Amino acid sequence: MPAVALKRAGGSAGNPTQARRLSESVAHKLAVLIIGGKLRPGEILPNEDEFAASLSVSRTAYREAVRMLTAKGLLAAKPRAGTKVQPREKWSLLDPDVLNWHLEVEPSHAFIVSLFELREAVEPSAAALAAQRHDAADLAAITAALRHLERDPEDSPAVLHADLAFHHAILKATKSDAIIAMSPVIGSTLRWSVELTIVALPRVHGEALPFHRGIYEAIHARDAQAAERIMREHIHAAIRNTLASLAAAAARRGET
Amino acid sequence: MPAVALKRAGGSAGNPTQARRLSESVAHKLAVLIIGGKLRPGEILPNEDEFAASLSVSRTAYREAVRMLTAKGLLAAKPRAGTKVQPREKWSLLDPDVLNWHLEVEPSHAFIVSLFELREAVEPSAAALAAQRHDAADLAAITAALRHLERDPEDSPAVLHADLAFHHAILKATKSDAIIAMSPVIGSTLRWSVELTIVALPRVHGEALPFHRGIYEAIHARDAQAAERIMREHIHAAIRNTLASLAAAAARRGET
DNA sequence: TCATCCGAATAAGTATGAGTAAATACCCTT
DNA sequence: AAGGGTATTTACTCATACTTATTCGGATGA
Repeated sequence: MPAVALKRAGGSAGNPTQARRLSESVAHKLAVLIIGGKLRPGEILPNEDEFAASLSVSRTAYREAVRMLTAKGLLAAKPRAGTKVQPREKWSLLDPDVLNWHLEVEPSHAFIVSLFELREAVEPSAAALAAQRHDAADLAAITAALRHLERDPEDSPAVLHADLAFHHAILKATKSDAIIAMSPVIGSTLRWSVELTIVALPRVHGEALPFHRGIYEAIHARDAQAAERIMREHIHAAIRNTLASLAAAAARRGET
Repeated sequence: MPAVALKRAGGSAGNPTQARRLSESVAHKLAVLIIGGKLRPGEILPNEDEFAASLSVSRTAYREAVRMLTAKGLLAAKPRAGTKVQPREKWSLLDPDVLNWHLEVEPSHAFIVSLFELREAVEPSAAALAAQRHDAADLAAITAALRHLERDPEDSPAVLHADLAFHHAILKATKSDAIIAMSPVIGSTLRWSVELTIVALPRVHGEALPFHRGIYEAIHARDAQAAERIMREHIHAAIRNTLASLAAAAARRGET
């Protein structure tokens, strides 16, 4: 019986909110159960036949989903022993999908803070390298993003897009593949916090502009130390705003 | 016809050199082709029936392999359009498997340097946080690793193991999940460079000891700045040694 | 009583074939 | 020449049969 009822929502790298394949939507569904704590580490899933049937999908689709989650460290399967949820330390938290699934599921305070701590480690160094190594194309990308950021601070989707472009362009300017590979992590974190801030504390949303301009100018001047310092201040401010937004959102929920 | 001929080598997170499942060994084989450049970004693979047959495996096993590599950003499949190698920017370079596969395939100089640049961004910050946040258990782990490092500098496998434990313990002491999630990346990089150095320049292998001791003492003293500084120097020295080892290995290959 | 081996049961792994659905190329019509 | 529809190619899903790995448990022997 085909899975007419199973919505194909939630997903993969390319298209965050829509999974084309059935196996992907199953993977998403399982991932949310795991990350949301409905399926705990150490827990053993029902066997393939049962679980696939209970999801109204074929064993094929179910198994492919399990394979994807195994590839991301969320599950491990052994004959006879069954398929088991891995301890959290084994999860690929920095995998774009895994991270986005976390952000879907009311991430804990501590996890958000930790993401910003990682940004605070990586992005200042990246800005310093960008100041040293950027070429004309990098500078053009950074400039364009900055222009969009300054043009219309009210147009939230455009600002978000420009913000993402700004940070990505800086990583790219490092010419360091491993650092550039952090872009999805930084992008997801940024998107989540900007979207939160827009609804929770719209006014603070524009406060980041001076930082962006400062970072741009430091990179342009090839002043690595200044770029590093301002980026650090920027991320510091961002985590403060994000925590404030979380508090505001919680308070709002409390009074309604 | 079952794949009697296909060796099941190469692989997954748990067991680096042996894949239990056929689909995993297929994934490994494809990954090596892609990362090694035999299959280039943009290139379209033969269709499932053909390619599976040419590997002497069933479509089932082949498809599961493709799913795993898709989950890691190496491939993308669309009906009618076929299965295509993704551009390198989409690869999950920080995924443990992807990274290990890179290190199997004569990684480029630039990539190695970039990994160390990432370490140089993350680990000094991590050391600073560790100095501030470590508890008794963290300190015990760090101490134990240091003791093993100092005990028998000649026993290479033990030293490697202790080195990995040392760096992992520091990350763990940050209590910051996203930073801890960098551990596989750092561990793989470290293992690769230590194994290279052992064969290429055995004598420099012990030079890291003073750094390790210095980092330990700074963390113990909860001196975040010192921990950060010494860690940075440590990684600096490590990349210098690694590049020297690469040069030595190349020279040796040249004269034989 | 304990240890060891062997067999049975269970779960994942692999293979095959049939049929579905989506995307593209091509041809036909206007 | 442009538009739309149809055929084809490809991945996707399903169902089923069979294989292999692992573990549990009981029989056997010391």
